[in-house]
Amino acid sequence: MNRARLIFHLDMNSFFASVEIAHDPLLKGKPVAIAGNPEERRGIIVTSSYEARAKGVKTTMPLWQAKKLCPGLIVLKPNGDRYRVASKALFEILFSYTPLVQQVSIDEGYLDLTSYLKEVHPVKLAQSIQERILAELNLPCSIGIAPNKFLAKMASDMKKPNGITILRKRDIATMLWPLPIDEMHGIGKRTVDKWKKNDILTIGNLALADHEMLLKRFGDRGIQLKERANGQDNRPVNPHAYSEYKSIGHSTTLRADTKSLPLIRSTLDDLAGRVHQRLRKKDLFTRGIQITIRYHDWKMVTKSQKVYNPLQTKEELLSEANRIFDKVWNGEAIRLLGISTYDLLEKKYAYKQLDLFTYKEDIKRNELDETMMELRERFGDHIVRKGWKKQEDQ
DNA sequence: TCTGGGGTCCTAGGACCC
DNA sequence: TCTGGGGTCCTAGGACCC
Repeated sequence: MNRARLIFHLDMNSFFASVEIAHDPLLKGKPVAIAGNPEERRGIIVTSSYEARAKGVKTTMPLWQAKKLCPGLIVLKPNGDRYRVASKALFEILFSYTPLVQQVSIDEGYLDLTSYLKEVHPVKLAQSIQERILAELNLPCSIGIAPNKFLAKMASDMKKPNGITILRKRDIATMLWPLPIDEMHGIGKRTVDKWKKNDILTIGNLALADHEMLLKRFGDRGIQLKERANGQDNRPVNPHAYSEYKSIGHSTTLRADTKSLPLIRSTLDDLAGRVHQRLRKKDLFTRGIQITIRYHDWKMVTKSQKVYNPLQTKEELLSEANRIFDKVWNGEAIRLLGISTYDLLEKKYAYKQLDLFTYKEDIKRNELDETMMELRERFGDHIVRKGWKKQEDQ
């Protein structure tokens, strides 16, 4: 039997812009946008203040377009460190209410406050959290209050900035169902048309849609979204989810499309360095690596590969990256390069594996790597895997 | 003057194993 | 001879979110 829960979703309002305004009060009330350097082809709007939004400035809009819409726009470069500091302070405040805080991004999180249910009115609690964040950090936020994560998320979106919205099960038909289908969390612009073609124009249409039709046209995901639209969502608030990385990577758009191998190599070198630094900081090794190439025409290809010896040094990372890159590049001009790692392993476990490996084989790891690489080239992955299993069994 | 960078999750097909 | 079906692992691509 499921007990009623009290879930908050807290969303900072135009977070980066708000942090900048908190740092420089002269910006208050002005159209402010955070954007990269257009010379480096990073000139898109990351976020903007409500004054800028009122003029039509939107996230991901090219900077030149934003300036045209809003000639007085004050444009600031992103200051990652500053945002991380503010984020840390924010979550410290949230954790002072409950250990059940799940961070989902730098400026957004869920709280399970079920234990407060009998003691204090949820809206009063939300007000006190909101006021504290404003008083201590000078930052605005919106809070959604609901019996589960999905409804809380939808609720926090309903009033911005500085909103508090309560969305109970009995409010679903009046508050949630009239919303257009594209406002449904989980439905993006790539599939909106497909939903509309199936006569699902609102969240209410989805909630009442035919089960068989959904399953046939949208698969399990369609069924899951229907359940959500009916206010059903039993996902727990997981405080550990955010720190458990499934992948760590970096990518960069080049200043200009390029076919220059030296430039490509040095970019990969740089990316491998940055990825390695983050892995090292978290004491992680990796057993999977992926290369991303976006070509001049925006076409994107990825190639990934598992390695049987966890990678630990930058050099190992880089040589794998180069090897995979050489296999996948078609020679056309490249716009973006990325290196990502996955299947991450905590150092202490990685050492165990390595010990086993070197002990059994008594060869230097590099030599082994080369042997494995050669075998893989000649016979494919499965042969190498077989060989590796055999050695383990002995 | 088009269109960043950090992620998660899902699907589908092939290889392989039992 | 002729060829099932369930399950896992791996890879590529794509949708989605902030």
